[in-house]
Amino acid sequence: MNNLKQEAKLKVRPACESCGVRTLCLPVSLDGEALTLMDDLVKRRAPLKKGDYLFRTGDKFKSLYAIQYGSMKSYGLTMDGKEQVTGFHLTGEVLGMDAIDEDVHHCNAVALEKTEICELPFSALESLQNDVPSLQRDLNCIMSREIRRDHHMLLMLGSTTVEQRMARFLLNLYERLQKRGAENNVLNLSMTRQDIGNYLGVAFETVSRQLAHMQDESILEIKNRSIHLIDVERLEAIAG
Amino acid sequence: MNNLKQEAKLKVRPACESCGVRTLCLPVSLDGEALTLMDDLVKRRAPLKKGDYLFRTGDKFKSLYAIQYGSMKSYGLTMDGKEQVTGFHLTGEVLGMDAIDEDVHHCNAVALEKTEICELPFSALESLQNDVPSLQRDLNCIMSREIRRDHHMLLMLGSTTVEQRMARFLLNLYERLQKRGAENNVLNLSMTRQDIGNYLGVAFETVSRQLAHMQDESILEIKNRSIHLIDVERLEAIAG
DNA sequence: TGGTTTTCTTGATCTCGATCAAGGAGCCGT
DNA sequence: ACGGCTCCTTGATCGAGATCAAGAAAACCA
Repeated sequence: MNNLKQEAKLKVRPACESCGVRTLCLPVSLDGEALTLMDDLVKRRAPLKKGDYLFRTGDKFKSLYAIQYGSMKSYGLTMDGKEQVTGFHLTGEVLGMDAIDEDVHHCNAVALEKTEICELPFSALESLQNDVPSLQRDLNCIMSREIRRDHHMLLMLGSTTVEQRMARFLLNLYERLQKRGAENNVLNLSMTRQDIGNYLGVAFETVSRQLAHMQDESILEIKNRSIHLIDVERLEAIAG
Repeated sequence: MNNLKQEAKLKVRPACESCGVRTLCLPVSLDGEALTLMDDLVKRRAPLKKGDYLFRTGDKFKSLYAIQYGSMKSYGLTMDGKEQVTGFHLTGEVLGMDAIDEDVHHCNAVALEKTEICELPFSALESLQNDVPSLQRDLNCIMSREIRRDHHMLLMLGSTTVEQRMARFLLNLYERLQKRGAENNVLNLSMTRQDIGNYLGVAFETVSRQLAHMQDESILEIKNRSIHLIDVERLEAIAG
């Protein structure tokens, strides 16, 4: 049974995103016939276990990957050989777009937990683009969004205080989860403090201390990797 | 007289870029007929003076913009209202891709000096994509490259020491200028120390001191906004 | 051209967060 | 359930870089 179609039936959210796209495995605006074409295109995969790599720097680019369930981190190596986290990716987001023009991946993508992936062979995607002009627009949109995500990240790193970065990081996760229909205020972090610190450009001890401080202030409640956001408004105030 | 065709004749550089594209005003892989179509598409504009805005946050998205000559900076506002520079853009680079999916620009783009711009109305670009499949690929490539540029930036900001960031910033400019066929080792910075500091996430005084220190070490020579790179290898060593 | 403004440099001080260190808690496979 | 991991917390110290300040040098403009 093809679960792409199932998802399409279950999750049609008209105009919920810009571009008027629906949120499927890959957010595309297709109907009947085109959807069938997409079905043939998408490759199912065995789910990734925690620590499994989806691709590595230098791997030949073949496909884009949409996360159906789970989460991943992507990272590169700084010029002096240290790991630098460039992003965390949640359910519904698309990876691999940095590789399109040089046919080679420029970062590593690793699963942070059990993660199901939807593989979209790019050559097939490209030829389908010719038959389905709206798909071309969708792809442009997805890439545009990725560019904006990165710019947003750059803005975040620009802020001076660690407290702000931390607040923004938490709020960003919160918003992304809410978009996916999360019901409560609990963030289940799949990444380590180490990863968060690396991502935000601070020491992991500082992440720990910052969270502890926010707990003291009753802004949130820490239970290991679960962060319960108690006072979102305060968090927003800190963020700016 | 149409100077796009002139440029095409003068500057054909086969396979000089990935994607097998040529570097025109916009790097596209077109021949005869398609090129004529492009000619009709491109809008000429009066050159921007220093300080002129190409677009601002919130402006309706209409076109992509390729820089024919000059330089620009793009910046957003952090959540607490301060300016955050997200990029410097040199001759041959393309701006505006962050706006494609929401039809609205998400950053400000301002000229750092007298700058000539080549405007590419996006709707026309999109319909031309249907007739010229290679254009579609090119556009994907340009956006992919922009994504990678941002990731690279994130990697750079990840490095701890200011010295490294400074070295990488200078080398990055150097490489981009060399690609455009620069002959010597002189960087003519069109941006202020303030902008550089903002971009690199450090105080502008620190930029000043860092440059002074590199001059003491005979790595470079400062003459106002002109930086003569004396010892590129040392710079690379510092960068990592 | 001279005067005003912006930008750059350099110095002195202070603070935030890195780093080092050590103990505790959770998680894994066997 | 146990030992051996990795991951997280918390404390103490230290230094890189922010900030404040003030003067010099360019750039701009009428």
